[in-house]
Amino acid sequence: MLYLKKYLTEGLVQVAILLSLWGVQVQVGLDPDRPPSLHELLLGQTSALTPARHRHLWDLHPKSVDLDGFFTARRLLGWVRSLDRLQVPHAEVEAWLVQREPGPLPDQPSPLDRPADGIHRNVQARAAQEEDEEEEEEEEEEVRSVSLTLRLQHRFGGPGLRPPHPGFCSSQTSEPGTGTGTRTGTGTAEGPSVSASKPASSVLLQAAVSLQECLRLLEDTCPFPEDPELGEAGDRREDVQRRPADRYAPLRPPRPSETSSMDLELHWQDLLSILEPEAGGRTAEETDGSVLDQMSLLDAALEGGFSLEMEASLEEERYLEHRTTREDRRGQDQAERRHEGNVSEDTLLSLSFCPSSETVSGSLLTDAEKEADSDSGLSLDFSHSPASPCVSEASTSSSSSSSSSSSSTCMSAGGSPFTEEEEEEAVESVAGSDMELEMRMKQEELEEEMGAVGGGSAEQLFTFKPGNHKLLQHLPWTEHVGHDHTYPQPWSPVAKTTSSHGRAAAARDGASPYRRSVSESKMWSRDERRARALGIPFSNELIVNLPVEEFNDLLTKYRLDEDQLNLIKDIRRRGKNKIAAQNCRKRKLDVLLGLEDDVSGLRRYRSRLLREKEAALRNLQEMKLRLGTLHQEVFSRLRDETGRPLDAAEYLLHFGPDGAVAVASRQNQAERPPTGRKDGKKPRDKRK
DNA sequence: CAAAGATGTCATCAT
DNA sequence: CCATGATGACATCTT
Repeated sequence: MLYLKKYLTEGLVQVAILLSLWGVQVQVGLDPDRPPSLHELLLGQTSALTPARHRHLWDLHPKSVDLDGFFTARRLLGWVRSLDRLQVPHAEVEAWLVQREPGPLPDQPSPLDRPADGIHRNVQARAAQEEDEEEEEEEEEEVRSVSLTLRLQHRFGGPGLRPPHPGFCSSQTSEPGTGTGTRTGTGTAEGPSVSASKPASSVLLQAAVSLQECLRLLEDTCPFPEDPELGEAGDRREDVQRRPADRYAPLRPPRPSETSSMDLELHWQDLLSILEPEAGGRTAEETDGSVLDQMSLLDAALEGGFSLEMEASLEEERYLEHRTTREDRRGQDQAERRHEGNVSEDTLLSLSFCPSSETVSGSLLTDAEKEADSDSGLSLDFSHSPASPCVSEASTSSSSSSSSSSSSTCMSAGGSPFTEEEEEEAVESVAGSDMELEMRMKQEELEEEMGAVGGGSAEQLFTFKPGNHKLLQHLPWTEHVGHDHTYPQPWSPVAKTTSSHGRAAAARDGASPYRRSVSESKMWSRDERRARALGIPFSNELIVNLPVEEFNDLLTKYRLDEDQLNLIKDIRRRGKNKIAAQNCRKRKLDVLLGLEDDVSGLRRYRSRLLREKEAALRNLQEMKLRLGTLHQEVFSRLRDETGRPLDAAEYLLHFGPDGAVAVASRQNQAERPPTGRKDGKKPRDKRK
């Protein structure tokens, strides 16, 4: 038996060492039945004994400091070091805070309040608990992903929250499904608690309700065995035994902490700011979806370490993405404006509206984008901008008219409010001369000629058939001409072909009698009048809009003197410049609106960054506070050679790059640079 | 009739 | 060099 016992003991020790090297916590203690504290479960190695520690354990002078003090101090020193960096794992900080908070842990002394724990932990491997420890490891991985939910519950749970207890740290890693599943399990497990303890005066009541709905929904999806004792069971072994049957997420206690609540507050502010503008028009499902998305985002952020950084980068990403999207859209719009005649104004409109209508799907990013920049607003503003009356006309009439009619409507509305007959009357009354008739004859003649030549665009241009306005509207120049005060051209193909729509538009717009009362000669632009005066045989529209080859062909087909040629070129140049000016103004307005949009987006971004900065400062302040407290705790347990406590005002803690921790006096520290090796009044040099 | 906005025109530069 | 587009500045028109 002795022989076997020896081997067994050695084997256990070896297993423990191996596990320690592997990073698995080795739970040791004189009392194997004592349930490990939450602190131990979460902090793991702080209570584990690695071989190196064993050596120090053996090397410790029995008179120097008691073992408990040593271990506790070491743990505390480790925390000091970890607090020095801001990448303190959330779970550990929270665990520490949980332990520190006296309220929720009436029966669980904090690690600082349990000086006698460590000394009783001998090296006693527990091979039987190997599986449990593995599960605990995985469980710690889960802690982060679940912590958000816990914090949410902590926030909304109010007084109904149960105090955290180590017994809650049952491990359950066989959660089916993804992260949603994890939330599902947790939410379900915490469901009764949440529902039983409604927040008394929560400002975020609505969001809390939606969260509860979400949790309830999840609970319905995955029914869990209700266990009211989970909150305070504290019997970890019982939990472990129940685990195989319980295939769902671990039941964990809320771990309230100031850090978590502040983090949550920050994230919740963002969440609300995102949800707020659309809360009215969104369904509960969408809201819940956003909440879930936000939660997943927060989970990811928590896993990333420092959540604020993540948040800021995310926001920046959103903003940049928005800008890219909008610029792409702008570029697309311009490209369409330039190239096609195939896209009607309505199509353009639908393209502009498309992003906003497609992004109602509750995605966080798209929501943020919508909220952050109101990109659709840009399109709307743009479409309703005064510089694009054609588009706005199309948008207002698109519900009742086809795309072709809307496009032609805006043409005619700006072009001429007269009907075909009225136009002819006007022509006759204004010109009233044989010259006009002659010119029209020539126009028709030219039209036939061009048709015979076979020029495609010219054929379309010169065709007076009413149905051909569909072809005309696709010509590039027709897209931009919303107003035409100086080129009414009553006989022009465009005016004729769109006259019927023009009448409708005129009727709808009130068909200002101004035009009729004005002298008819005003209907003619200066160039028109000049052209007529010089007897130019084709319309200004033709002069302006013909491609250069056809235009040159046209000029060669007529005998034109110098003045006529110059005037024709001037007309063409002015006409093109007019269109260019319209496009230019349109673009300018577009840019202006885009810049306004950018400004508002940047303002929002700035305010968010300021909020995050404030939160980070609060965080930092709190960490400093905790560090100070911890510092005091550490020094309260340190003793010099004579057994007297060290004065924190007199000594400093040194953290070497190799993990060594030492105590140095402040005087010596002041005398020599910090990089210097500590010496002099060095009561004790503790190394790991 | 004045003011403001819309639109046209010119000059100039760039492509 | 020419045609054309872009754009600022000014003129003219419209409301």
